[in-house]
Amino acid sequence: MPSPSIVWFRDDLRLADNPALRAAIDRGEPIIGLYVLDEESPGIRPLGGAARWWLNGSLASLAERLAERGGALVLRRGPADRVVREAVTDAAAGAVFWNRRYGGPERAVDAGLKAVLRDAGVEVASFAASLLFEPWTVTTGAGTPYAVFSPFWRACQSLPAPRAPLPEPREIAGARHPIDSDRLDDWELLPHEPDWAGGLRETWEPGEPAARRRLREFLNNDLGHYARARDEPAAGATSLLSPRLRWGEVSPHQVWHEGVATGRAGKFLSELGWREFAWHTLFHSPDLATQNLRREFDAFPWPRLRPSALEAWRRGHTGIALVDAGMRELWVTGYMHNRVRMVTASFLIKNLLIDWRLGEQWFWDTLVDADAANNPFNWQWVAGSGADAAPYFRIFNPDLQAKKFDPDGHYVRQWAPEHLSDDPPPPIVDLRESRQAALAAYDVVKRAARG
DNA sequence: AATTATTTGTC
DNA sequence: ACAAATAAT
Repeated sequence: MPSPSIVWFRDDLRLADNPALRAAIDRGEPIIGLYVLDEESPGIRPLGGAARWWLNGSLASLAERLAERGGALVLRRGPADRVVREAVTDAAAGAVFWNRRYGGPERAVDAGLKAVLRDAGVEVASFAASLLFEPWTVTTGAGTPYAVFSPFWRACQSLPAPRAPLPEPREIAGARHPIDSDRLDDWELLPHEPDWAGGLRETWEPGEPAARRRLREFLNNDLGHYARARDEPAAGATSLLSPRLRWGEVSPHQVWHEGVATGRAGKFLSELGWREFAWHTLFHSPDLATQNLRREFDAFPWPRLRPSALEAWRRGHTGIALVDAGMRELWVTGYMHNRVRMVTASFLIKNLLIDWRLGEQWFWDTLVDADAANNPFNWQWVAGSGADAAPYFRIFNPDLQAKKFDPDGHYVRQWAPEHLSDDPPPPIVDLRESRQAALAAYDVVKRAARG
């Protein structure tokens, strides 16, 4: 009797460089791919709307690719500890393989399952696949997590190089007797009434093949301009790999090794280092999305929330050109250029004095690339409450940023053209006065930390 | 991964 | 008068 292997796919929706899938193939028994939509396990953050849209496309692609090679993807919904055990029983599986997750609630689920399944005599193995370096292997001399990026990344680069990517399997022997699967459509991951995903469909093609094409294209054609033009939102000079890395359609190992092979990807690879830093920080501080990493920021005197100001920011009607352009790019495409993310976040926190957590939640719901580490990490970086954060007095002037990085107004014209008309909308806040108010608020933190 | 105010330099 | 360097936040 065969005892099938279950490959539990999570944030690794790919066939190439997938150590869990490789282990299942090497085991030699029939393989069942499993994806669990878990909106119930305690502490696991439900996906945002844009993320659900991406997941739908990426799962459809993965299912098709597995089927082409003789395998299958089973979809099930519910708390993972129960659902995975049920799948093991239904399939009479002898082994379960997965690639590791690094968020607190996810690790708790995985550790519990590993223990229960092993007790039941099921072989279980987990693998490193979503980060270049395991978080517990990168610490300061004192054994504490790094709090500053440069020494963190230096330390990473002094470790043994990340392993080479695994090749894509040609054949995947599926189980003879398939087990029940939900239908992807029944999960209703796609928006309807209203269908707001038109801009996402025009902008993105989820799935591993498109992800690999984009990586090749970026490294072959765009790397030469990257260092110079990466900060210009209209230049199209960035990799656009963030959602692909978020969903694991490409692995950081593939990006790393193909990047190193070009011999000129240092600046770009350091961005991969920031991704790594964010995840390591989440590993050590699982409540990154809710708690100030620097607890002295708990003293920050957020004024009473003005809901109309928050809503104006969300919808891109602040009367500040670059902010409005960015917020609308986000709303339409599920993405925003990195520099503009910093500007819009700084504006929310430092000009509107709205708690970074509210901005983080909006990005969580609207970005196709938001993950549990990078989104809160970078919001805290801008707020000044995070790891290696911008000093509190580093307040962006969004108009000056537009002059510097969108001097010809191409980006503003694409997303918020009324700002270039004869009758541009008025700003909802005075940049100069609100800057002074923010400095005063940060001064409270400084005093509280001292006194 | 900054901005603004002030001082110094150059014509 | 204006640019460039520097200091302060």
